[in-house]
Amino acid sequence: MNTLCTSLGVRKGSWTEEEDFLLKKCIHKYGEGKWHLVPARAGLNRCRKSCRLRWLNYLRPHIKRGDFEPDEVDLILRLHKLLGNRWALIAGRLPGRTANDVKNYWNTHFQKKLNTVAPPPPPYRQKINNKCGEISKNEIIRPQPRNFSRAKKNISHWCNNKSMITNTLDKDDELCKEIVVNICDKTTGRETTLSSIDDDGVKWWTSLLENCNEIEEEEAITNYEKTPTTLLHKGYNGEGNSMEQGQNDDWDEFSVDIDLWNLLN
DNA sequence: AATGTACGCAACCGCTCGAAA
DNA sequence: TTTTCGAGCGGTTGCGTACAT
Repeated sequence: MNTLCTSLGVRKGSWTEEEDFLLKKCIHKYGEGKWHLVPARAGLNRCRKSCRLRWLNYLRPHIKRGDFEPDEVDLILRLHKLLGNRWALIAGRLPGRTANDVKNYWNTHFQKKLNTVAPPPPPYRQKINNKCGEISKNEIIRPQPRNFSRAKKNISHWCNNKSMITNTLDKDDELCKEIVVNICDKTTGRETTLSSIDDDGVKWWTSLLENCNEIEEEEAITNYEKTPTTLLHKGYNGEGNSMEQGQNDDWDEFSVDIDLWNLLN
């Protein structure tokens, strides 16, 4: 047993079955979130980060273990090409897989191969200078925090009243294309055109993907808090696959995932 | 059988971001 | 507007195990 402790007396190292049990019990009772309260609530002598990590990477229901399927590997490769080391985002597209799993898999199976070619700097930290240059290993589109600000909490309402009627993909340049989306307000009948490239040269749709995940997770977590056992059986794992389980129909018509898929193909 | 090495996974650390005060 | 704090993320480390010698 690992008995390493910090100066504050917080336990570190491998988790025991008893600790796992206490953490699970706590999450089932109070739901995910408020991690700073979890150690006290669960009666664990662990820091909140440790608790969060243990839950996300190991204890959460429906976490898929074992070898990655060939199609999962393919998706990882494609998404990594597009997003860089954004493991959380990549994992969000792989139901049941955690960011840590994906990262470990990548480091184990691909990192060494890449290093033999050229050691790339952390691509997601680099600014994209050219709007329409070819995307290379070092020119990764970094999703920017462009959320729907105040409207975020009412996003479902927004989605209910607006439908995306077209999205045009430029066939010439795969990754630097401008995506034009016409949004029609069902209530007024007014159409608004959004471009994928804004003033900063940032593709808003990439951050939109993040927003989708956040909202899915927020809603799922809220629901989870209300009826944990029901959702446990329904299969929510908080990893962005809640839609697969038939939840959150508001997003079914939202075609951003399709766009991403198109880009990857 | 014993020892050394490589590999994979779980966990920790430090940083950034965003929300709240 | 600034400061503080919690949450989340990616990089890195360390341990256990499998395999080779």
